[in-house]
Amino acid sequence: MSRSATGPQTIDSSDRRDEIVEAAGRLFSESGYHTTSMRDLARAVNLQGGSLYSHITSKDEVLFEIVSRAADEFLAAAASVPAELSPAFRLARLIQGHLRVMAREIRLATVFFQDWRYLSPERREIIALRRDEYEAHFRDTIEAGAEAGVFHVESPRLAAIFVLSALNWTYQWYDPNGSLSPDELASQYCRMLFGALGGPNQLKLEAGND
Amino acid sequence: MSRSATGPQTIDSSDRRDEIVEAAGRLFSESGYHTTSMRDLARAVNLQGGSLYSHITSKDEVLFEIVSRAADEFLAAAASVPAELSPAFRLARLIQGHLRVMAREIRLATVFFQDWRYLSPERREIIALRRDEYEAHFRDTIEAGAEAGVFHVESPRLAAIFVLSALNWTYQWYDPNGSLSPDELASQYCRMLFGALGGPNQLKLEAGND
DNA sequence: CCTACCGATCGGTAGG
DNA sequence: CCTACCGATCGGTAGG
Repeated sequence: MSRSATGPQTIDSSDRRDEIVEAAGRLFSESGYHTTSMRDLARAVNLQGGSLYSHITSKDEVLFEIVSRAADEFLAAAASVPAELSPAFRLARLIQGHLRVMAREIRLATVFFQDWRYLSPERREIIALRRDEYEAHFRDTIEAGAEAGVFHVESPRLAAIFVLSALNWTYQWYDPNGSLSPDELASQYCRMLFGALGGPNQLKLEAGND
Repeated sequence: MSRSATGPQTIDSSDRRDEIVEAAGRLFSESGYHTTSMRDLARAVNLQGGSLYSHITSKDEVLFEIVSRAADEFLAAAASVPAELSPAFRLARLIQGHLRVMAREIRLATVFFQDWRYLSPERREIIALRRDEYEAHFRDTIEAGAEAGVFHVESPRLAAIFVLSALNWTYQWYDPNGSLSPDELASQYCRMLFGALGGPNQLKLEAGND
C-alpha cells in the first residue's frame, strides 16, 4: 500500500524493514504487543532503539503491518477457492485454506487475534472491514448450502460463527512443528464441521494447490 | 464526582476491594490489562492512585483475582453436573453450564481469555492447572461417550478441543443483553456439537437449576 | 484515604 | 545507523 518514498538519504532496503516486521511478529506473538518494547525489538535485529525509526514510523505501524499481512493471507486463501464448486466443496476448501495459512503463518495469526484491538482507531477500522469480508465468504457459502438443501442449519449466521470459532481458536493450541499436519487437521475438522451443519459425510479434499 | 465521606480509616472493607476488582473487570475487559493504568482504575472507584494500595497489593494481584473468579465459576458449573448422567446428557449440561457462566460473567471471562497470559509465572501456573482440570471434564465425558458408542470421534482429545473452541470463542461476539438467551444458544450449539461428534440428535435439556 | 514523591521505562526525536 | 536526550507515564511507596 503505502510505499512512501522515505527519501534519498536512506537506502532503507525493505529487506531491513521486513526483518524488523518479522522479528516483531515473533516477539509480539510470544509476549504480546504491549509487553514488547521497541528496545526489545531493536535488540532482536541488532540495532539501537532509536535506529528503528529510520525504517518504520511508529509501533502502531509495525503492528498494522503484521495484522495486515495476516489478513492478506487469509483473504487470498479464501479468494483462491473456485466459485464454481458446490457449496459443500467450497466450504471444505475454505476450511483447508484457513488451516494451511494458520500452520504457515501462526505468528502473524496469533498477533492478529491477540493484538488487533490495540491498533489505532483508523487502522483498526480497516482491519475490521477485511475481517467482515472474510467471514462473509463462510456465511455466504453456508447460506448457499442451506438453500440447496445440503446443509441443515437453524441460522446460517450462527453456523458461520460456529465454524470460524473452531478455525480461529487453533492459534491457541496448534503446533505447526508437531505431528498433526494442517491437511490432516483439516480433514478431521471437516468431518466434525460437516456433521455440525448436517452436511454430507464423505467429502474428498483433493490435496491440490492452495 | 462525590468526595464520599472520608470516614474512619478502614483497615479494609472487602466491600471496597470487591468494588475495585469489579471495576477492574470492566476496565480490563474493555481496554485490556496493559492499557488500563492503576490511575484509570482508581478514578473508576473515586480514589486517588496511591490509595488503591490500601486495598490491594499489586496490579498483578487484581488480575489474578479476576481470572480466579472466572475459573471458579466455570469449574463450579462443571462440578455441578451429576456424574450419574449418561455421557451425552453430561456433555449437554457441560455446554449449557459453560454458556450460562459466559452470559452471566462475560467480563470476567473476557479478561480470563485475553489477559491470563500476563499473570506472574507463579499465578499463571495456578490458573493453567485449573484450566487443565476444566478441560478434563470435557475430554473425559467425550471419551466415555466414545467408549459407550454414543459418540463417534477419531480423537477424543481433538474433539474436546473442538468443543471448547466453539464455547470459548463466544466471549468474542456474544452479547448477554441481546435477544439470544444463553439457553437458546446452548440448545443450538448442542445440536451442532452433537452433530460434530456423531452423537444422538434430540437431547432435551431440562431448563433446571445451575 | 490523600499528597507528594520515587526510580524505571516507555515511544519517539534531534542532530550528526 | 548511533548517541543522547525528550516529556509522559507507569506501578508502587512514604508518611501522615
